[in-house]
Amino acid sequence: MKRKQPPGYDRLCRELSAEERASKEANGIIPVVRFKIPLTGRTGFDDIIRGSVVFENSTLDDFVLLKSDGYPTYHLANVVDDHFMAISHVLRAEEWLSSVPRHVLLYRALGFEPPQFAHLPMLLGPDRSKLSKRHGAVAVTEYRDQGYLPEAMVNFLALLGWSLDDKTEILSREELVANFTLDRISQTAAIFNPEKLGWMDGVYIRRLEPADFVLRSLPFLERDLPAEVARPLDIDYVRRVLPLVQERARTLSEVAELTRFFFVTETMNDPALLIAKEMDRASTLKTLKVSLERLGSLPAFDEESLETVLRPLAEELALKTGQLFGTLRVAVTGRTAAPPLFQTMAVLGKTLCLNRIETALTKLS
RNA sequence: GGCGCAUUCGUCUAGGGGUUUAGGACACCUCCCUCUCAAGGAGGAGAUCACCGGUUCGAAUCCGGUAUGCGCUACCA
Repeated sequence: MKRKQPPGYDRLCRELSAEERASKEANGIIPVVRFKIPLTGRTGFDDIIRGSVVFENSTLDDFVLLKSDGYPTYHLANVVDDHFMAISHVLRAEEWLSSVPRHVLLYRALGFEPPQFAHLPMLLGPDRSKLSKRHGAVAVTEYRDQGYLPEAMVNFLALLGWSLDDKTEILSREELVANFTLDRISQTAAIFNPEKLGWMDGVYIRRLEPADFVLRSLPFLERDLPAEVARPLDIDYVRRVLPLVQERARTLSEVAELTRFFFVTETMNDPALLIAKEMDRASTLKTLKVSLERLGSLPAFDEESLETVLRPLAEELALKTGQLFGTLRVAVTGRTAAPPLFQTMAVLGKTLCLNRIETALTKLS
């Protein structure tokens, strides 16, 4: 190729006589069996997706049918196997298009009726080249391990190169099989867009029954939560924690990170975060102290009671709710972004919350 | 190099001669909701339909060429 020579077999042994063949074999040459392509004419077929495709036979080389180890190549095996399995339609990626003439020539030579062919558009990496290992995941199992739901994966993949209409994005597997038709497959290769996959996975996660979400997330929590967290996890606690993050996760593997502070003991890493906008150390310390008192005397620690105490408290301290709740959020979770405060505190429980607020108080002063 | 396939917003796509000021989705931006983050709602920006020529009263839609991209060009699949 580099020397601008047409690559491929040079047909050196195409017309060997019986004696020549015998002599070569006597010299220990182990032969391969090739297909003798007609030197002239053309071979074409009707692709379901691309229409008529025609090749000049002269551009085809005498490809190998049987390797020197006696095993068939894909070309031979595929044709023979498909014929005996009575395959009616061959659907495969576009990268196979150029080998179809070899296959139809083989079908004919064998006296078989060629099947119908449909060459699907390929999946490309972000650099527009054939999806491969260097683009990240190629095997669907890798996506499963990364926390993508199979049903989201199926939906997403189906929409790469196929569409139902001009609007529908979310289709169940059942809707897919009921509506899928070859004639709506597009002819252009599609670049795999991980952003959209993430969005779609989030849609599917939100649609999960809460109990199912727990079931599906559990293995990821067991796998990804820090080692210091005791295993097996307390399933009842997990069941109360997870609903708070179901609509916030795009993949199941994000669940561990989103819920981490519910499980680990040490959460206050950056006390500076405690100081809310337009507040200082002194006012924050005061806020934490008063909150500690009020919360400590709270008989019930459920969402409603918490709200009933904390909302008026903001006003009493002349703070915006955002400032009070923000400070408490950091105190109790260690982070500025978390599920709604009252629900979070209710799940964490009174003891843990009070402890964490005390810790925050100590770390800040 | 040869052969083949393809070419509509950044990406996935609808649309297949007049209904198109080219529709939807992801991402992006703004606003609303709101204790943060999400989710949700309402808007916005984003495509001279690769280019050139032809057919036609009329072309994103049909035809040809060019360009570009991709694939194949193995005793791989």
